[in-house]
Amino acid sequence: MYALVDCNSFYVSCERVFDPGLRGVPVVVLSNNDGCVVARSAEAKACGIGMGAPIFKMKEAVKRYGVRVFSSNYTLYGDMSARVMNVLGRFSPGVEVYSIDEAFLDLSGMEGLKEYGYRIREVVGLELGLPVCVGVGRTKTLAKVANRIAKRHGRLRGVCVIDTAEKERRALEMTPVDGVWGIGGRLSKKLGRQGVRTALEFSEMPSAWVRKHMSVVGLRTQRELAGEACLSLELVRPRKKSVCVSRSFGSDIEGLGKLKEALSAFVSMCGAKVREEGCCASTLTVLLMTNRFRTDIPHCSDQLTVPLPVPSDSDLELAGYAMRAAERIHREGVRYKKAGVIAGGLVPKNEVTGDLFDKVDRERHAALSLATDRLNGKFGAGTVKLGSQGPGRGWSHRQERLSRRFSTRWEELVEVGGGRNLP
DNA sequence: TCTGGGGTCCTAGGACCC
DNA sequence: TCTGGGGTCCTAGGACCC
Repeated sequence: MYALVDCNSFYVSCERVFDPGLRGVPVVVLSNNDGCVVARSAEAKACGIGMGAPIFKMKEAVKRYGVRVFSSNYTLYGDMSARVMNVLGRFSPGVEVYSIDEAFLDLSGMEGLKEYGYRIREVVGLELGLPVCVGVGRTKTLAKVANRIAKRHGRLRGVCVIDTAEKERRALEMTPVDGVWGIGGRLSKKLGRQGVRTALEFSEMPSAWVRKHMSVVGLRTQRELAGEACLSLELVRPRKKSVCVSRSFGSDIEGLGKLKEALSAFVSMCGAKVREEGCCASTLTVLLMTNRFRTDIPHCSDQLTVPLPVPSDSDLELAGYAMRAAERIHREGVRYKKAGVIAGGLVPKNEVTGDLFDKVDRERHAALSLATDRLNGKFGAGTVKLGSQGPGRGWSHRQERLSRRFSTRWEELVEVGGGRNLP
């Protein structure tokens, strides 16, 4: 059996741990750039604030209900996530960290699963102050179904165990097909046209149809719902195949010069990620996009992937390729809203095949990267940067309602008895 | 005025190879 | 007249996840 442990409204719950005044009131956390709502407390849901809603469209509800609004504080959430995973590790020898707020646990051979689920909830609650729900099933996909039910039905008190054929059938019956892990908006629409509404109906579809219209991925989902485990726990995080840095700009950017400054900044953040993976990139992709929500200007979304002659993890070298790619795809007079770089084809640094005619002095580049990473690590990101980044941050994004890094910075700790905790 | 960011996998089609 | 078959690699696009 598998358990899926998932934190409730994770980002909101993290904020609440350090500011009890947020309990019982509507709270939302915004995406990067303070754009959309990515986490909502139950109270905020009740105020009609939708998942993914642009916050500027929610102004009225925010004002009327006194919704507390926060920027994403990834330093805080990342640290709290690590603590949760640490606790979960005590409950099973097999834990797959699936996302920042979810983990699958291997509970095979165990008895008393419901009580165990309650125990997990209790311990995470006591030690970290975070509410979680636990779903248990024969496969990962069924555990997901169970978790969804645990979240929605208060009388279950956060734990749902699907351990008989009858319970499986009932669970699938009460789960809409778009609530199934692996079936998103497009596929559920397609299924809807076939008259399929629930997970149960999906599980009863002819597998030939599923294979043809939903590929092997859909077929796997169907089998998982039937109790056939097709997905196993991934106990070690697989090496990343690509890393990406992309941002929307505070305001549109026109002109190659400014665009290059932004891309230089992105490429050096991306290079840092590549080095963190202990890898080198074999390809570099640059993407440029206009605002897809505007109807008054023509949309464009261009990207170019350039293969590197020798895989590299040097900001300097990657930036060179990014600049040339940008020159090739940039269109004069277009106002860009978003840009990004992707370092692809990552290979471990010690497996890189060199080039006999390589002109790059890789030792010097490596020394430079090491020095800049150390300086930026010690004195803060951006202390040392590429000249091509320019002086400004014209691409800079909004982050106006950021809470403190309560759990990772001495100078930002909560003070008890002081008056300094609330901004 | 203001609409996120970072990943994965699969498929189809083209280029190329022997 | 008759013009193969089997494979790899790459990329773009589409779907999904959180």
